[in-house]
Amino acid sequence: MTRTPHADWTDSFQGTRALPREVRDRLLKAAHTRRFRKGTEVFGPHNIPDSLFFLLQGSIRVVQTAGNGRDIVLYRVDAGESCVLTTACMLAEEAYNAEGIAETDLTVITLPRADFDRLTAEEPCFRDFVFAAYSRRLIDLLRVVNDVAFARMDMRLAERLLLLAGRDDSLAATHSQLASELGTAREVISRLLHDFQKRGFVAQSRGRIDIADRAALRAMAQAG
Amino acid sequence: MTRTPHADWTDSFQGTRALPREVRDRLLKAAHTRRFRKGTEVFGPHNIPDSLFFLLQGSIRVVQTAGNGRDIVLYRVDAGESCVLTTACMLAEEAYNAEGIAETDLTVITLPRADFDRLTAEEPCFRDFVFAAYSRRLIDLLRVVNDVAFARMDMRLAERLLLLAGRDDSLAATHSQLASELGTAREVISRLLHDFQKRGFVAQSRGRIDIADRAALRAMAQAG
DNA sequence: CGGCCAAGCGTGACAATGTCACCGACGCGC
DNA sequence: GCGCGTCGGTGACATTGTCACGCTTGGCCG
Repeated sequence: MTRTPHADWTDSFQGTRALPREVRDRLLKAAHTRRFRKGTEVFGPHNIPDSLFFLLQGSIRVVQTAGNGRDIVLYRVDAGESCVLTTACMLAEEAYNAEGIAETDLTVITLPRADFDRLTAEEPCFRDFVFAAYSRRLIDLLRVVNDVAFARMDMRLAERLLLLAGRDDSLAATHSQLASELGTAREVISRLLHDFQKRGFVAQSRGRIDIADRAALRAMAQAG
Repeated sequence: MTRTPHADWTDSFQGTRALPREVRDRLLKAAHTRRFRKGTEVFGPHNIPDSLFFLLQGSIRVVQTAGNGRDIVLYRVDAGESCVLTTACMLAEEAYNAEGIAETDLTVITLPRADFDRLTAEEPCFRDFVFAAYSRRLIDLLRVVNDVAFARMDMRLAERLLLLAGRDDSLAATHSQLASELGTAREVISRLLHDFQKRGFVAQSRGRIDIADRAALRAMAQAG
């Protein structure tokens, strides 16, 4: 609980923790700390960082934005993970329209590209870390494709409510925000939540959902 | 047009073409050639190869399979590309349900994992090749998510017909297969094709679609 | 040849989801 | 209190998914 919790941030990451002391010291010199306020765009089509991001504190919501104003959340980057989509898009010059938004205030370690290259070349365990990060995102996206293409909306909503609530019995979210999570329209969420409420699974107030029957939601998330 | 067109396969790939001669010779020793017949499963949940695949000839269709028997095509791996999803899934031990199917007879170069690791460590241009391959797949998947979540089915079908037809005016595909391409049900394809036919965009016969009005399909693929 | 059978396709009825238009309720600043 | 923007509710309709069924085609086999 020090004033500078990232004094040695290399302790916080799988891929850097196991590195030899001298390499870690080199990293500490090369990297910079950067902060983002909640709600800020961390990266986007018009804002591609030239460094690799290590997320020390907070979480980033990665969303895909459609032409007509609809969104869908692809995945979240949590503390201790790195954000590879940005590096992906640094390499592939293709068009894409995903953006990362600070879901909380963030503390980020940025490692310049040259140092990143050097590290991947020299340190096998760091390389594994990077590949594992890519793999996790690929698999996250496979899951999104599967859900969007094949899963019922009530099931997806139930699952997402539980996820967003975490251990709490209540979560702050408007119907619009939930629609953005799942890539659907607000009206659909309103109708489903109305139904959940009638069945006693949740209670609603303006901008807030209370989980009333966690077991029932879990059952719905499993089976549809 | 030799009998052994892959005598030096390192010429066929971005990531290996630029390597020094001695590295390429080492690769030629380490790698093996493998063939798959059209329709064979190249990889899948129960069949994870322990090598990196370089696709020399043919193309692989990567599909995601849902529980209830429905499919969706995620992307295709063409000659000159490598198939990173398999390596992704070697690393991340998570469950996934994508599989690669030989769309034609294949000639594949397989590079054992140890040699792959060594190469990524030592050769920057190979490393770039691998990262670029990951990036391309990530972006392919972003496109799939976008289409499935937000695009109209008639638009997606028109686009896919043009893609599958290539330069030909005709393609061999059943309604079921087209449904698998787009992750929808056969009936939906049947209805849409019936409509396309009534409007004079295509003509149908059993297992075959003829493109009658390419411009109209293109227009539909653009705007919906 | 004739009959059987599986694959391919057509179709109607209904359910789930997306779209559009509109409205009321609530919270906030003036 | 009043105006105003965000949030949520609702009905009508379009699109897409699901289910059940039946017809046709082409191949295979007696």
